[in-house]
Amino acid sequence: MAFDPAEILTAAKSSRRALKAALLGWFDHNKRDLPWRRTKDPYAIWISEVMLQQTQVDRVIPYYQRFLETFPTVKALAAAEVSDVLSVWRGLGYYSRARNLHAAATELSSRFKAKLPGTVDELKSLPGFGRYTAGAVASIAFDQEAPLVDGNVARVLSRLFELDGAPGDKTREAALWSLAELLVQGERPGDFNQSLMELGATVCTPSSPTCLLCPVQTHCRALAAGRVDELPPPRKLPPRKRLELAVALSHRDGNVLLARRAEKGLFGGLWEMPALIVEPGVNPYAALRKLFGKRSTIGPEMLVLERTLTHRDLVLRLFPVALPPRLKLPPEAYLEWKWVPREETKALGMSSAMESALDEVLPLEAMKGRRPKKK
DNA sequence: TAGACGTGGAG
DNA sequence: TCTCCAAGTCT
Repeated sequence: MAFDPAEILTAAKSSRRALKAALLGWFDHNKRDLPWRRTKDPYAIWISEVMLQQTQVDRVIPYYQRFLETFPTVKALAAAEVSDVLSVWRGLGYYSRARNLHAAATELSSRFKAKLPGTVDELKSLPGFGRYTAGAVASIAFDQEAPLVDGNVARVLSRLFELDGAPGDKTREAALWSLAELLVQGERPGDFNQSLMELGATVCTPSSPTCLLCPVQTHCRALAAGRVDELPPPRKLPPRKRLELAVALSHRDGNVLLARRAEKGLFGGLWEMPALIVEPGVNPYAALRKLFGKRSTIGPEMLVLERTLTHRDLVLRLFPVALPPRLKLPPEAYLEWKWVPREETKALGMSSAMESALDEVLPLEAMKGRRPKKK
């Protein structure tokens, strides 16, 4: 083993007081003024914590404000359709977060009188609440001495205590949570947790940390050992897989044919131009013909759009498709089908990739002056 | 348990 | 261009 958890825990116990005082003092004077730090409303704090998962602060802020305006309470969120929640979430990514938010709001209404419960165990029983989010809401909104470990905390603690091991290493994870648990005990647990995250986000950054400005530099074992740059080691990501889709652009009278994806999996619950996976070696024409039937007319490929996701290389190949009148759209392929006026597509939950494709082949500008006819 | 699950910005 | 993300959760 590259490190001794028991020894680290003992060391943490002896320096706990000074470490916490330094971090809290630093936090009080250096914390960023963020919208979710201006409220004690557990609901608002919950929303912010979910949005911030794997997402940068700058991107979250406008979404956070719009979300709370649209769904100001648990009740309002529970009363909404999940498609409306996805519409507000549009472009933020990891859409299961939005679906779980809605599902949890429903459960909160039935099980907890539409209020967030104040304990980690109760919170963890709700969809979308893992160990981190439960700890965050319990400590920040309810002043519970609940630990939390996110990417920031893991990095800060790894350096402070010279904790070896790669992200995902079980021994390392256990040691991190033990440390967090030990350190959070005492006054202002929410602020303390936030101080660790804030330090990681602004000072103890992954690359080029500003150790000279660090309030706990004298406690930092990695700094003393000259190992700040090598802790924690970068995690290795699996290679991306290629996902190629044949996408049908079908429009008439200013309306675009859209369909809503099944709730699970990639882009779950989102609207899109009807699309099919093109397996290697398969002719996209044949795939689209199979979906829409022999009487449809498929034109030449009009656009190839590539997007890189964390785990996939996404390729969208667009084809114009003319459908015969009164064609029955295959109900098994999607949750629902709809002809949507072009200028109303922005109000639907849609992935950024699909939105880009739609903008390319059917710019809003070109639709000006056309009167959409409702069918 | 490792892989699925988005996005646009930073270096 | 290209890599690597950023306050994780679910299966």
